[in-house]
Amino acid sequence: MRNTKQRDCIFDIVNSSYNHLNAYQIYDIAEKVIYNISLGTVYRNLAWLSEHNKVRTIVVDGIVRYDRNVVHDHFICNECKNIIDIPRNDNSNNYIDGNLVIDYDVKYVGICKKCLERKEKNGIKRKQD
Amino acid sequence: MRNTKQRDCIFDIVNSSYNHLNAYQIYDIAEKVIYNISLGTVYRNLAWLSEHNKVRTIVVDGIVRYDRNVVHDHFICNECKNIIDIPRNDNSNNYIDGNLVIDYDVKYVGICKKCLERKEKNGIKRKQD
DNA sequence: CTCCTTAATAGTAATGATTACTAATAATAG
DNA sequence: CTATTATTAGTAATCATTACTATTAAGGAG
Repeated sequence: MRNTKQRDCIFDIVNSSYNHLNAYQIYDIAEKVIYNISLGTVYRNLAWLSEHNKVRTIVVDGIVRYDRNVVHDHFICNECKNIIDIPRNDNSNNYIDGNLVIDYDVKYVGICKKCLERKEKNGIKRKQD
Repeated sequence: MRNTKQRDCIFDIVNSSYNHLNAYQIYDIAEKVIYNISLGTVYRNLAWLSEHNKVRTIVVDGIVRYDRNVVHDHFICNECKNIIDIPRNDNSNNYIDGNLVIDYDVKYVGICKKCLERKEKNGIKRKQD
């Protein structure tokens, strides 16, 4: 394994962002730093960083998003589609049904605080079936 | 909304399978019943069934898999890549950090029972970094 | 039952995220 | 400094999914 400025740059972008960026968004930012960086390089390094537990991933609507490597869960709002970080209470590795749990991730789905407040203000409206 | 034999067929396949089938696998089975069913029809109906909470989805390695609509979580084995159903303890809807939780899903990752036993038998070997 | 409206379908083309390929570049060991 | 080869840039290919369109058929009205 060799150190490259490309990998450092990609890691720094993921590690310093709180916005759950997807590969292309990371590429867009990396381009500002390394003008001719390749999209393939971004994908390759994101895969490497993910495999080596340097970054975490979350999949929303079939698109992989990358996240700094701090254990936490996610709340996805059905209304505004925002992803909100949820701190994790316990992080004990354990067995479940005899299977060794190395890691787990929780994805909550619902309506976020802001959207709840907005609905409150406007009077709650429900979509018709 | 109209009832079609295609939608019924697709629903039956998902609802009677324990194998977390992806869209193409469902298409393969559906073809045996309705010889000229279209892949697009399978996708369209899976989306509809999912939106209307008739089936559940789980994403593994970027591919959507479909599951009968019984609340449970999933364990994904890093070794054999099998998906194992994990019954859920509590299913209380609630608020978390002020956000209304409508549903959540837990994806455990680790080494499954069978693979643990196999490793035990062969002597535990770890991949080198 | 028959006709009509139109939702849903089959078949195919297009899209978009991701991966594969290849010649050129650059990180590191000697 | 030089040689080796991992990594890259650029581009083409893949593959899951979605969009499009002419045709079919569900189901309500007469």
